[in-house]
Amino acid sequence: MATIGDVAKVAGVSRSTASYALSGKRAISHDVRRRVEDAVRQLGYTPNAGARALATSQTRVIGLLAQFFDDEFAPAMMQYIRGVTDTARELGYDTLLVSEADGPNALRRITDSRMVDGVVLLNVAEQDDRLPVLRTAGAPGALVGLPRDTTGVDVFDLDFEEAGRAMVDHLAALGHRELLLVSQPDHVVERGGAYVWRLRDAAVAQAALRGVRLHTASAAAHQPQVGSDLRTLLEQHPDVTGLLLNNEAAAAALPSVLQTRGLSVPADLSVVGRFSDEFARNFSLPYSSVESAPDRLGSMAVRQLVRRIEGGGEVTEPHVVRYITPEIVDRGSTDRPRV
Amino acid sequence: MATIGDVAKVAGVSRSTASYALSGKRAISHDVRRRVEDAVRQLGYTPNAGARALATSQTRVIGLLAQFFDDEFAPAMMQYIRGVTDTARELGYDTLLVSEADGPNALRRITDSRMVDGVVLLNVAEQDDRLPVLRTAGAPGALVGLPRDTTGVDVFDLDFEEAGRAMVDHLAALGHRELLLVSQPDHVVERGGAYVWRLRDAAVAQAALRGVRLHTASAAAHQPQVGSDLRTLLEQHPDVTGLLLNNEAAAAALPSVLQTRGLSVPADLSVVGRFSDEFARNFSLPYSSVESAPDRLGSMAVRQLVRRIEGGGEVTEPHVVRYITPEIVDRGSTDRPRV
DNA sequence: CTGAAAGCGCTTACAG
DNA sequence: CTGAAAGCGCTTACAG
Repeated sequence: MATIGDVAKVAGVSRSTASYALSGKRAISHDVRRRVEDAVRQLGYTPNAGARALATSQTRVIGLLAQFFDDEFAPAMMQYIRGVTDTARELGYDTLLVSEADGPNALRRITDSRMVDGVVLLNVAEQDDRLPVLRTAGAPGALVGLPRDTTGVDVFDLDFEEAGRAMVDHLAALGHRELLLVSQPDHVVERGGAYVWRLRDAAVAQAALRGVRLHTASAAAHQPQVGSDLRTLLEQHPDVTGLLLNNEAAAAALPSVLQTRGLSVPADLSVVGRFSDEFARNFSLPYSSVESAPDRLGSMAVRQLVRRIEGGGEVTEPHVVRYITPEIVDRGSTDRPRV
Repeated sequence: MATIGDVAKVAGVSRSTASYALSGKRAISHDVRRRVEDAVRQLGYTPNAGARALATSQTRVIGLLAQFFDDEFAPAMMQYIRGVTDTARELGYDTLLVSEADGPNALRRITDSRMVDGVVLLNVAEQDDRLPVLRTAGAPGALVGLPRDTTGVDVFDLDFEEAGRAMVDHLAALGHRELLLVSQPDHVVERGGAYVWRLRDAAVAQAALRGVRLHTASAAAHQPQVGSDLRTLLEQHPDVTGLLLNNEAAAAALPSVLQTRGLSVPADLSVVGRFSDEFARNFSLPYSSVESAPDRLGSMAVRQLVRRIEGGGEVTEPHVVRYITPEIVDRGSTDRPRV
């Protein structure tokens, strides 16, 4: 592999001049610049990333901390990841993907060893073990998901409260008076999945305000359990005319459950979910939904992270907590309740 | 951040001794080793990855080249990625995930700049643009997917020929005499997705051998087109009693299609797919299938890659082309044909 | 068993 | 506008 020394030799200049000619960090005569560029082309020179990182203390790599829980729905993760990698590349960064079970340890490893300039944390819990590590790491961090303590980090998340209200309002406006909200399994909440109760509590309050009954329940995150949970819930609540789903696995399982019960949407039951449009297309889900916008959230997190990285790390702008406003994508699964 | 110099100072030894004490590459007195280890703990020392890479020419990072095509089904990708990252970590490597559209360029960038010790290529096409780049890159590479020319790389793939035969045999043994195979869209083939015709041609040959009629067709990879494709195909082939699916989107869309046509499985139609068990669970797919084992393929590719990386790069073992034997997972979606 | 020194390939003050 | 030199933080022959 050619080094900058080889480039300098071929161009007939010093190594520093070759370096400056390529970085543009000081004035270079037109002639020298040309000779250096020709040499680069001729030798197929690419700077050694490790050497550059050592000299500049910048890796141009961001760390992406994903995590996979047994009780959460894996396919949705891919879209967050693409939002991050695509935007990172657009801004000139590569992405180190870390998905090991011990998140805090992984985070410490990649920051302490200076493999990355900053990190994006996915799937952040209310009390996330990774946050204490991140705060002492020195590297800037952007989160997708809202922790209780947001000091020192930039946070991006769907406005789940508003999502809950929007779902209730949508069905209430159509005349529904008895609704059922199916959430993630309880252990997701126990583990700190705040979005579950953020959506639920707001939905409950809004239902009270609108004078509609809202039952709340949870269902598993996997087949076959989620299917039988749904069947049981529908049996327990025969008077419900509108179903709210804050559980992607339940949304994926619902079509076959309704089929076996001979229920059709929206004639017998109105349904609104909370998932992404891509998810809906992949799984052929014919349900209107609050768009969860995973790619946008991943992208926003990276943009902010890169601003911080390139802002110098010193006293810069205050940290942000930014919510995406939920929008309902209409797929024709809601109508007035049957009488 | 503490450096090895700080560690040496605190331990009262030279930097080289500190380094050797940590690497274990030469004999160290018990006393010195203890002092060095204490100093490491006290300072929270972690080696700087860039400096180490520069000194050793080893990054302990592997590059993972994923690609997302509009006409392929994204959710399946996640499992390959997890197979790679989990196994890499197990072997002491981190993973640089690259998913930009221009694969050859991305590959050149991360290998020329020495960001990675080797690469795993996902979704390899018959004539893959990334392979010429890989062959000149000097870094070892392991592929998931079978290209026409396998020189210089290690290759892992499902045995799609055997998968096609197994699907036909399974239904033929139950007495089916008229089958329909639904494959990926034609542009997947045109782009070099050899697995489409590898499975199809083997299925056709096996059907001839067994004396059963096998119709072949393709369907889109996305909703809503794939749904209407399936409806059209079922109308065109009313006498078909067994359906083979080499198209994950079609498998995901099939339940609602059958529902609207009032067909039940396996009473009216036997169905066998080709997808992973995790995929089946996530999408609630009640169809028997040839297991595509993405996590195992990703894992095998990484293991072989790491052997090459650590084997020294010189004349070592010959390259391998290894196929996973397809196994049918029974989900009760096949039975004798109705008469 | 340990240390002083060179070198990996860059960048960037310092000097002219 | 250009060059010689120092330094980033490691590892590893070389010497004792």
